[in-house]
Amino acid sequence: MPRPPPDTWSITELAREFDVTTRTIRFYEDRGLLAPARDGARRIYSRSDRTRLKLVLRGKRLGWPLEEIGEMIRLYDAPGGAGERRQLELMLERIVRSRATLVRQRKDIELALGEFDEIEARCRARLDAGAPAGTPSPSPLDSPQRKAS
Amino acid sequence: MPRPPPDTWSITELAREFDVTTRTIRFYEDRGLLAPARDGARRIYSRSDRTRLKLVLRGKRLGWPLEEIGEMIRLYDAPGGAGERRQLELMLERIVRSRATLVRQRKDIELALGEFDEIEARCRARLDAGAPAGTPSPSPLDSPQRKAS
DNA sequence: GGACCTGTTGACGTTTACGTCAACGTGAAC
DNA sequence: GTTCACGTTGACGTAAACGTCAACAGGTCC
Repeated sequence: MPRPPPDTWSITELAREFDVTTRTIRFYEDRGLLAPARDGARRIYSRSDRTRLKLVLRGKRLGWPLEEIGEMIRLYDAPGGAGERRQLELMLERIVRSRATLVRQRKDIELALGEFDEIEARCRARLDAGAPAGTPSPSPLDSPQRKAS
Repeated sequence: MPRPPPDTWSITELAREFDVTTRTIRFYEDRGLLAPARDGARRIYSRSDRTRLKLVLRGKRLGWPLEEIGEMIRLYDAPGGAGERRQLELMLERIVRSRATLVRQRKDIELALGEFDEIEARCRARLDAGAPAGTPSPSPLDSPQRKAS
């Protein structure tokens, strides 16, 4: 029988699991992104701490600064407590803006993927042609019209 | 009649168009991402220089370091000249890896967008309920199972 | 009762991606 | 002929996100 997954973790366990250094995890705590419990001086990470770390790393993969990641996480974490009407409306505004950024990024990715397909096709064409080493083709950067944004 | 778009630009024109500083554009040149022509000392940007700058800024929006952006652009620019067989194969490898990164990022975006939808729904629910200021709901971070990566 | 592993805080160093002057050149405008 | 916008190079400063020590503490293995 496979034993059930643990529900608390040490800092090195998390570091290994997500391939970051312990220094990095402590740094995130210092910037207010994590707040693990303590056993004496040692940090004990709960399931929700672990989830927060995952969210942080996802934000990083999307290129967000830690500050912004913190705001996002607080967005995701808060709606229980800070339920003032004005607060909720502010939150919705933030979501609209953040969503626009994400959609923009997604579009950038689609464009880049399309260009990778082009490059690959040209590479394969040249390989299939035997790649005679020295038959230049024009750079795609010089095309007169492009719709890339 | 609308006059045709220009086919060369000054550094300030590009800076204004793309909302960056001239310092930034010169810095990109310093890192080898741009190589505009010169009129004496002044930089003259061609259509392909402008396209390169657009590619750089897109890379930035995706969170890539400038070094990596440089490699990507060279990927996109090179396949005409450097047509050695071995080079082409290396290029294909690079494309595979870069594509994987992009796909991963896209997945991260989809996940984040989904969570934004959740947050928005909870916000609206609370607003519709009159937002009585002080009826806490549980934090989603504490849910026992999550498939978020 | 050392050796060793894991953990802590604190201080300092480093890289990236620019910002911010300073000092100067140059062509058009008045 | 000087003012002004626009441009140049070069040096220095800086914020973010860690890396890299150093010095120390608490278990535990033998």
